[in-house]
Amino acid sequence: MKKRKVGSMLGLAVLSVALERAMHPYEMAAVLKQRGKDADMPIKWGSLYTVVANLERHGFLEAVESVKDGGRPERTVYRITPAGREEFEDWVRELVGTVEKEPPRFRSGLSMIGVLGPDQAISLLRQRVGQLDDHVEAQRAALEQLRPLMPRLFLVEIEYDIAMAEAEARWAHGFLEELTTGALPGIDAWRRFHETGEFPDDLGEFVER
Amino acid sequence: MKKRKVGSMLGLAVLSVALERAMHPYEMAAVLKQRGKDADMPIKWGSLYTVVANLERHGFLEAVESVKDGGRPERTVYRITPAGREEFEDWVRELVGTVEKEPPRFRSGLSMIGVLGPDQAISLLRQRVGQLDDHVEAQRAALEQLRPLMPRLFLVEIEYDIAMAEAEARWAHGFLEELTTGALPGIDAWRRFHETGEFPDDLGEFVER
DNA sequence: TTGCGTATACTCGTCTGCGAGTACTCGTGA
DNA sequence: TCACGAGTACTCGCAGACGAGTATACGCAA
Repeated sequence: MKKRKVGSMLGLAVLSVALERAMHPYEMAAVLKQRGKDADMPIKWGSLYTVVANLERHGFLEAVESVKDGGRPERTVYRITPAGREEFEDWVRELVGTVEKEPPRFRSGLSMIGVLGPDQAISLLRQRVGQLDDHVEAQRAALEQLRPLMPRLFLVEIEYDIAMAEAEARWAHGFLEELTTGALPGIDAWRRFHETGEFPDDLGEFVER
Repeated sequence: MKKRKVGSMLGLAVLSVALERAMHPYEMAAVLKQRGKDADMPIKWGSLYTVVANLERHGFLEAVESVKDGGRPERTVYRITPAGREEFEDWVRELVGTVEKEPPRFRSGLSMIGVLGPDQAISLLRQRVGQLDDHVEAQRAALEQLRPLMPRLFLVEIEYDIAMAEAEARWAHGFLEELTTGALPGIDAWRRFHETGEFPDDLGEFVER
């Protein structure tokens, strides 16, 4: 798997709007924002121009010459090239067809949840479940509102989002259950460890792999 | 939400091993690798030293003076500071307690799946489901193998991982079902659009927000 | 003993991402 | 009419991430 010449998700977003028609960078950002893409990904102005420049450098975009319209600082309009189109499609193919290697940050957090005491873990997990529920509710509302306005195909990502958030909430809820009922074995040792800092030391076995 | 002074996940990993005992950077990498953390996150040697230096700069690590042992290039051993310990715990609290804003890359791919034809979409999704199934199987095997060796608490992240991969596979499978049976409305228009490049244009309505 | 592959332990330079700043312009209300 | 705030369209420079390179030492085989 060779790595992409551009790399940042903003690059993908730029290609996706450039696909429709030629634009200047600021306009791309405006379109993206107006489509609500900035909800997930607040536009980073610094990156925008770097990314566009890089896309041009690699032949994915080309300048259609800059227009000096009114007194505005001169805008350079970019158009997507055939190579850019190919890159875009290939990128989408990769995103859809292969599962990413780096784990979600929450997973990393979980793997270190031991350092917090069980009580703190419980309250944080509750907090997370609350956020997930809110998110699901909001997305569901958005979905209902958008459904009559555009084809299903353009809404699958929201459906996916909802499904995943629900799954995570369910899992977290189950784990929470184990913690609050004390069903998780070793929870006393955990609490003791966290309060005293003493390691139960029946854990010399740090077998690897 | 103020941003972390260090930011990269490698920083978190470094703090987590420094918590156990003082080490020099290369040793940290070795420990991480030996614990299998590098499966998710192949050690980037360039980043390691930058990150350690930054952690030191912000007072999260301190050098315990460098040792010239044998003829080896002199190794600087670092120890975690109280501030570093606090930063680490706070970081874990954040990771566990708040859901991340930036969506998984697959979600971005889904939102642009329209550019691929339905047939390509189907085969890519199948491929993804295959990968997910393999992943689940592998993780499940690892889990069984690890279970007798260490407490449940240190394995929850694997359980989470499995649950999420299963959920995603289930969702993708459902979507695939709709695609292959033609149950998804507008699939003909989609295919036509992809083959001819003609936009069905009963879609002038690009209402926003 | 000499050669060579592998492990150790970094260093360096590049490239990218991004926040913060800049400068100009237009519309609106006082 | 003119001040002001919001929108437009970038520029600049830093700092973080990373790959690739470097240099030494050790084990082991021939």
